[in-house]
Amino acid sequence: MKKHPKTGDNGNNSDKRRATSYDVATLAGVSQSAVSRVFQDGASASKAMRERVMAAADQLGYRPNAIARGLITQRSNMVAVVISKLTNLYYPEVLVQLTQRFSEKGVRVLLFALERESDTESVVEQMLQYRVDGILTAAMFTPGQLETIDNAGIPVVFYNRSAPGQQVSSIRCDQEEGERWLVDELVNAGHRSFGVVEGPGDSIVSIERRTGALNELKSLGITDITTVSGDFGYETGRECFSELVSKRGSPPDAVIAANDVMAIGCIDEARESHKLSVPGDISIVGFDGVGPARYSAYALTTVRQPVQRMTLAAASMLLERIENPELSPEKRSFSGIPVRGSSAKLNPAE
Amino acid sequence: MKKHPKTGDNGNNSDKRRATSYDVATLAGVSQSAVSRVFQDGASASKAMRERVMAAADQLGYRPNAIARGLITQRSNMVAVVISKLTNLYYPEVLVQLTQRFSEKGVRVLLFALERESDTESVVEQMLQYRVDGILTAAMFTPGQLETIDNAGIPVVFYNRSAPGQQVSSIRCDQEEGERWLVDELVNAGHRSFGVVEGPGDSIVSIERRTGALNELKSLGITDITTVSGDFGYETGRECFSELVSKRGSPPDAVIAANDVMAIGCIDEARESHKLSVPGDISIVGFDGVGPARYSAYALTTVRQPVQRMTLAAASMLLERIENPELSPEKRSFSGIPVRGSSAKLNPAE
DNA sequence: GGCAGTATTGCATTCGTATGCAATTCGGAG
DNA sequence: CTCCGAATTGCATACGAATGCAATACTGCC
Repeated sequence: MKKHPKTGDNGNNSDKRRATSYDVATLAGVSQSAVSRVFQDGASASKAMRERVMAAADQLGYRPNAIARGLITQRSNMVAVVISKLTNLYYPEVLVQLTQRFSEKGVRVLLFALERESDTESVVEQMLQYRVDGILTAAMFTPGQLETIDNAGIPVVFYNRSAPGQQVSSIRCDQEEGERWLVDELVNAGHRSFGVVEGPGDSIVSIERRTGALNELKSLGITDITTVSGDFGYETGRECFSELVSKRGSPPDAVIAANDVMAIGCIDEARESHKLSVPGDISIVGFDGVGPARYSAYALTTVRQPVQRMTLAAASMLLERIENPELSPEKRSFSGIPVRGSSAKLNPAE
Repeated sequence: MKKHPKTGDNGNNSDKRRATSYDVATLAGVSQSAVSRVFQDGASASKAMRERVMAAADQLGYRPNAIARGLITQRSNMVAVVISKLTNLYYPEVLVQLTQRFSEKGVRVLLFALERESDTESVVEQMLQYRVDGILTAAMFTPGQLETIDNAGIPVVFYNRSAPGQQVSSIRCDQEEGERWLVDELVNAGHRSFGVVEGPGDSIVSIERRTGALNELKSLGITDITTVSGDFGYETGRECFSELVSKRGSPPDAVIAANDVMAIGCIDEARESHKLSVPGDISIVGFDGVGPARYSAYALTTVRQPVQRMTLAAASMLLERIENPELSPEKRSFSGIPVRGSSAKLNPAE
């Protein structure tokens, strides 16, 4: 009894049902296993076989079904990439680069975009159902979610964040170090009163940057510090600056914004609404090194994240762990690249 | 003879092998079909059954395998989204929004990122192998590729582009109309000599914008036009402006850039390298309405794409065609939203 | 030509879920 | 209590490819 008596009128290559390896096998007069082997890397197949099969495959427009392959091999060759919405101008580059890196390795990217960084409920469920081989996330997971993922044996790499109290792999830019540099430069240039514009409360990146800045300021004996908070966006950057001024009664010597976009907002607000010159009357610095930071109207003093190296490392780290699940967690921290723009009065050189 | 004698020590829920519907069935003392039915929407299952199965499923940490489901139902519940690298500041928003829209409908996004818009070779292969249910693309496909996709019965929706001479569905912003508005405003304000900064040659969007602008200029009897081309990036925006000036010997009355980012580059170059006032000495306009266009240092006059509505429409259009593959192609064109900024001298009102 | 050893090939089974069909149970009406 | 139709459940098979094992075809060497 034939198990697969499906092919209707073969020879014609554009038909509703997609050709399967059985169809190809039948047309080529070989077994299905042979077809399967021809379409694999390390499989043994003679040159003659290869040619016969390929000819038949072309004729039928056959291509292996990755879904079926994933089922039998227990490998989907897909990784989940999780991003959150707020991380506006910065992540696009990251995402495109990541996707290309994975692509080169024959791995597809299943994208999940969160409205807020804390919306991870259903995402975890989806990732597990699709049996992704690994997870690269720019959002936090709860300990419970992490345990679930870990039980499923799926490696996870955190991007610019980590899991509190958990042993996990991560790639990050050293935010504290970057803030330290910024603060040092500003203080060395004689600034004594500071405004700190932080980002959203559920963003670790924002928290690290704020903490880094405040700690360094404190350790340098600076006490005149005013803090306000925004959402990483341009508009709130502007609002934050005005809030800062009204809270203090006057502008501080310098403003440390949690990211470049808010720093730009601060600059615009300072210039437009408060008639201040930047950096003549006030110094303003950011963080990230996004595109607009270079625009000459701002020429932001900032710390640039080494995106290229970070994405490359993140992809490698995840792929490694997919190949070898026993690898213990690893944290790689990259130093940011100091960028002296003209948005802050700094010491001439060091 | 038992077909699936796999479960080792059940009762314990954290074990290497993922629980399957058989495991759940065994533990709950029901058939595998029952488990399958409980985890579906329109399936018939009694309340008692539902509860037993769910209890067992929780205990084992079971979740349906989307890969296996995809194999049997011939539906991967995944769509491919294709973007290209160059489309820098603009697409990130699009991408996040799209992903969220699809998510709401229970559809996952498989992301493909192209280095250049013409790198579509392997992408098509990948998409077909993964049996995506639909394709949303912000890159062009060749006629051959389109035919292949069509033969596979996969619906395609083009985003801001179309396939030459092919009947396909698309969502676009009416670039010509937008350029017409920009040109009209500029000419009405008395500008007579123009610089046109176009984008990369393999980008349809760029071509449409250039053509739109040139046609309108011509129809208004303007002949003093100089054209240069960049790559949609800030740096080339700056270079283009200087090239424009040196080509003409003097700055034109107005510059029409193919996108906001290049317009910003032009403004910076005009101000910094040529000591020109914008819009005092020269008017510069862009296209897209990206974030930085709003920054008050630029306050770009531009045409904003209605991203929200476009992504919503694109997602719906694709999902519709997945449900009903017989639907004939449809093209939806959205008008851009004119934004009068301060980067151009325009008529006071109309 | 004969033989050992290796490279190819085919057979049969497997991955985890969905579903048509038949068997069974359930509910209510008479 | 009995009987009928509807709802629920189980059985068996299918989806499309990969792979261990056994059978077969080659290869080179004596």
